[in-house]
Amino acid sequence: MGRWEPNARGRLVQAAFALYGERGFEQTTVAEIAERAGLTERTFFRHFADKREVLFAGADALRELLVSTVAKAPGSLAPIDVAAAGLEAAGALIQEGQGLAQERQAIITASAELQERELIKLASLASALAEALRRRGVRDPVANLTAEAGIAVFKVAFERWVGETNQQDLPRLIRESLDELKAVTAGR
Amino acid sequence: MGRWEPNARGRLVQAAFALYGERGFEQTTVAEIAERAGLTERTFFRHFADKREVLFAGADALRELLVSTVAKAPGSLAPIDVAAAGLEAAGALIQEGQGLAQERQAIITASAELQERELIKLASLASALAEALRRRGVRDPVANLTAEAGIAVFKVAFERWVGETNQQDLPRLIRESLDELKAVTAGR
DNA sequence: GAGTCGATGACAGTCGCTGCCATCAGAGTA
DNA sequence: TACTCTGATGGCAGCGACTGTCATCGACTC
Repeated sequence: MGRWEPNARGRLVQAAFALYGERGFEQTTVAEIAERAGLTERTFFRHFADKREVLFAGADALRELLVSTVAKAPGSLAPIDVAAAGLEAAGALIQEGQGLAQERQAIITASAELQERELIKLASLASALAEALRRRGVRDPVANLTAEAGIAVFKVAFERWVGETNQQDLPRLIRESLDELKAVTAGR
Repeated sequence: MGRWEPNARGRLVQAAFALYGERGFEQTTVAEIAERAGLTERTFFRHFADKREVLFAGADALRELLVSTVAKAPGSLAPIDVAAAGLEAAGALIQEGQGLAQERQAIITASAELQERELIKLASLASALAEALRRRGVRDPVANLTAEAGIAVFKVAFERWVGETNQQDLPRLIRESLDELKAVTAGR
């Protein structure tokens, strides 16, 4: 395999998914990923900051979609419903990547180290969501609380969604979970 | 310094706090911590699973208090208020360790790696809280949602509390944040 | 005093990750 | 065609986190 094969980054992602899936994240070395992709370890670290990041390449797109959806939401909506609209859009995007989300989540669930990375990505989503709400004029601490509560709803809904055999609609699960949160915070 | 000096673990914690505070987490090596504590690197890893864990030694006590408080709460309370009672107790415990929480948080805030660890500790708190609620007969997904929302409230309140110069009462901040969440989820 | 046990030291080794410099493919330029 | 320039990659040395293994030492028991 020559030096100039196209899509080095994509090959690395594919190799990493395959190896992490086969023998687990901890049992896979970066050198092995690079070898399967026909590259060297050094090149892996030029494309990804660390061994985990290769699994979270799509996080930026998710955040951008969330933020832009919040920005475009009707001005009449309450903050929590604006957040919900953004999260439903994000959920729809995840749902498009058929099967990938499930495979990814199985890998992550098997590794505490990867769960840490996922949690900080979710926290980053929360802070982007809070910032987007502030740009709509929502003040703190309401913006922060709304964002955190929104992400909590998202987490619960996503967890349910990946756990299902015959997949339901993720955006709908998000909406339903939000309704349940509303009931819960109303004291049942 | 001989081999059998008492409280090796405590000396390691103290040395780590000092060095992390002085020059930052990433700029401190485990060998330096061990040396300051009069021990070797190998011994550090016998007391703590990794370089970060030394900052989270108290997490277990916090979880136990949270769980036991939830278990003891009056049966008449709604799930969200049971959760709040547990979190307020945890907040009170944090408040007791005067000053330590602030120093700790300053160190954590300066390091992405440490933030990841803190988030997974909070997630562990959330799952313990959900489990404690289930033991009271609360069903899923209500138990999960309540726990996640509770932790979200805790995060927001704690963040406010550490940021303040003249400290307010943390349990009260938690209660206030929960009231704000209730307003937010009611659509303002 | 001999034996036992738990905590520590010493050392080698793996792996994640970085800095540095050489190398090579392709595109432009004359 | 020959030259240069640029960006992506390879190769290598090195640091630091973490682990496995065995030796050592202190305290305690009998």
